Amino acid sequence: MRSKESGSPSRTRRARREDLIAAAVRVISQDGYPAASLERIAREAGTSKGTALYHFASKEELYQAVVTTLFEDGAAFMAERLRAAKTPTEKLRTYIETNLRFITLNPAHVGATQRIIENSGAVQVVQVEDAAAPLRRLLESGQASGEFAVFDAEVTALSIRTVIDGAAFYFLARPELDLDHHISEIVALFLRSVRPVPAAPTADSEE
Amino acid sequence: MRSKESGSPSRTRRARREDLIAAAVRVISQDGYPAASLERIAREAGTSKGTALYHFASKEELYQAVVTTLFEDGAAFMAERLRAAKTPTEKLRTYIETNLRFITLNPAHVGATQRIIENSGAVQVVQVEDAAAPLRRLLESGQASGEFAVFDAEVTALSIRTVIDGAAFYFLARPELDLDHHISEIVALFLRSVRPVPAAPTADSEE
Amino acid sequence: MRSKESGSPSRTRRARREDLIAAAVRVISQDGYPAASLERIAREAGTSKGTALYHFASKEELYQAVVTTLFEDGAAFMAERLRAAKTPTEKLRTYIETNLRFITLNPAHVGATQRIIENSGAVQVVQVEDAAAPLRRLLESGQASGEFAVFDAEVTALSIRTVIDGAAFYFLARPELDLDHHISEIVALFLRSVRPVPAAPTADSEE
Amino acid sequence: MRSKESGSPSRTRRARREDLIAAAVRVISQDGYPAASLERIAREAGTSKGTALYHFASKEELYQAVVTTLFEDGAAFMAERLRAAKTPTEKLRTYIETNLRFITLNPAHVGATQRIIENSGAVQVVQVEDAAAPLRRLLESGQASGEFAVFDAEVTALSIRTVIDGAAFYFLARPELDLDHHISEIVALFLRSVRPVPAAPTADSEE
DNA sequence: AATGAATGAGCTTTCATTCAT
DNA sequence: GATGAATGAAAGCTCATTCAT
Repeated sequence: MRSKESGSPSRTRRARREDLIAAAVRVISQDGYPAASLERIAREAGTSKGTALYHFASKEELYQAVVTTLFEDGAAFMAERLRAAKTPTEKLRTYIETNLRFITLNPAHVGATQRIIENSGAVQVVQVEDAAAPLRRLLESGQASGEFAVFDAEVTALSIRTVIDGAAFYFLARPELDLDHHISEIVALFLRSVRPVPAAPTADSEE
Repeated sequence: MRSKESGSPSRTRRARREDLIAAAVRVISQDGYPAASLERIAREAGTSKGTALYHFASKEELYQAVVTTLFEDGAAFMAERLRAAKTPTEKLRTYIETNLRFITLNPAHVGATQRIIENSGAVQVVQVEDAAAPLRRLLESGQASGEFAVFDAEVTALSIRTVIDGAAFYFLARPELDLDHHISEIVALFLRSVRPVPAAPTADSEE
Repeated sequence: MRSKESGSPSRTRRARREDLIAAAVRVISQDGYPAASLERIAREAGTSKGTALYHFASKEELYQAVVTTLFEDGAAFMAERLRAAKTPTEKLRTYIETNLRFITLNPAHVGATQRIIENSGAVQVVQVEDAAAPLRRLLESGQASGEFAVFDAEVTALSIRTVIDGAAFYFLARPELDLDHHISEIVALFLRSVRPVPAAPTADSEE
Repeated sequence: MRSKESGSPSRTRRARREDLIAAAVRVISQDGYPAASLERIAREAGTSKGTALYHFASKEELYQAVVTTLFEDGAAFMAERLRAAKTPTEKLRTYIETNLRFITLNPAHVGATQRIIENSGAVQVVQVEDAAAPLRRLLESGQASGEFAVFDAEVTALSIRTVIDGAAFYFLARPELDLDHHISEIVALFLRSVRPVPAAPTADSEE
């Protein structure tokens, strides 16, 4: 399919780097983080250890590229979709749905990135605290408008992010899952949980 | 002879093993999984690499013991507390609360165990699928009795477990958190989410 | 000849370290500094790379030990001999003679140490400046007492040290040299050069 | 086309080679011999590794050129100056002075050449033995004419060369030195040392 | 029961060199 | 004439494991 031979020396710099990033993702995903040696990754990319280190100054830098690439892809994917939503409820639905959708499209890349962040002290990442902050503000704006119930927006934001981030694991480990169904159920779960308390409908009673 | 000294050779078999397990947890928690060499763990336990391998046939076996110990401690902690709860709602509240409570008491051990399971291909563990199964049945029984709304019990069970398992990370990384508050908020979040839909609040009554 | 087998595991820590230091000296001396890989040195010592790194935390540390060992041996060798000399002239003769004598006894060790100091940025050494300082003071005391001529003691000290340090090279490269003769000639050369100018003795003639 | 730009491809063959030689000298002098990779040298010369190997068939050949260039420059520098001296004493003074003068003018080049000769087995050089031979003959001619004392001309020649060759080190390492003074002191030192013995200054005679 | 010593496999990284363009 | 890309050899180092004592 490729226009030239697989390991052709005419591959552009960009293409080789992408090959290596994809290979790193594949190896981490299939063989596990500890088995992901540079040798193994390079072979998976159809090249040699020396070439890998020609394109990335170190293994760390390759891993950094794996992480950065995912974050950039994710940001681009999210950006356009989030603009459409107007109300807090719609925004929350879109936020959860889009995040999970992106994960279903790149489960291995997401999983590999999580392993890299956990294990590699040197790789720079947006902190989880920061990752949850926009979501917390979204929840707070919904509470301010009365669309959402009263709850600790910080804890809820962290919980939602945890479920989103944890999803990659299931999506990879259990290929039999109906992902669309899974996504809509998680969305529904959290929408129910932020609903205002059904409050005393009429005048008098209430349990 | 030197029964009082810290690194005494007369420590019982049991005590040495526990020292090593605790040391492994500490090293993984503080220095990260990749830095947890047998040498480093043994030194942390006040003994030598040779001694560590005298008590555990391999590093794998030590890690297996870290995992098994946590699971046994967790099961014991949970068992007595879960018996008290009667209704599905009470059971769910207790399940979440007790799990999180246990994690607040052993965040490093929980975190280390997660790293081990993620990275060590050989360590045997109860699968996450299985871990969520009792919870799924609890949710289904609540749906059957009408206490819970209609939702996919499997997806909900997985989400709850994900939030519980993810909590160790926050409890370790953010010591400023008010853990009691955090726990009660997570409990409340999921109790809201399983509540039956408040049905059209038209004219008359409604429970 | 050795009481046990060559690579016997019962060798004491001290003995192994000395073997490795000696092997490093031999390899650097025979094959040159760039060829002195840890692998090569370890094989020369009759052991493995792993064992070498068990006894020395790094190659740098092994080299540091090569240097330190030589300095300690040299200091011990010098100390006792230097005490006997009383006058500046005797002290200077003894200084040069003893230094060169030590070098004839350890030419490979001296040469290896020079290569290490030149090439390894990290190895700590007494600076050459410092090495020449005692010699400079010796010369100055001789000038003060009138035994030595007037000259720049610093430059002379540096020159003497340079000749001494450079001698290891000849002693190694040219085994045909008569070392005793060589030493006494160098001593004579510098004794002549510090002699007071024969100055117009009496009234009449001269220059 | 881009004949003015620094890294211009239209630089003449000769100029590029000189750039690379100068860059090699600079890198060895500043970063040390072990750090002098072809990559590092090429970058210092404002070009690429590939280009460096286009101009020199191998790294060895580049180093050979560093050495040869220095020897040629040195020989040219020396030749004209040495012709003026007539007597052995004048010749010796000029020899030492001119050699040291040349070193003060090219300390980095001299130092780099010494490192290369020491470390590179393959680089061809005039042997030190040979380097000292003309000097030995000079001393012998002075002895024959009675201008110099009786001493081993070989040992003295080696000592003088050692001091000369060692000077590059000081000139590089201690920029605060007064080089003119240093040179004249070394000249004086050796002139004193070759002086005929002032013979017992008893009563009567004297030379 | 404990441990120091030894080892080999495997890791990341550096580097001189080759080659197509 | 110049260079980016590729590569394999070799380096220093880490580490789990074996073993004699």
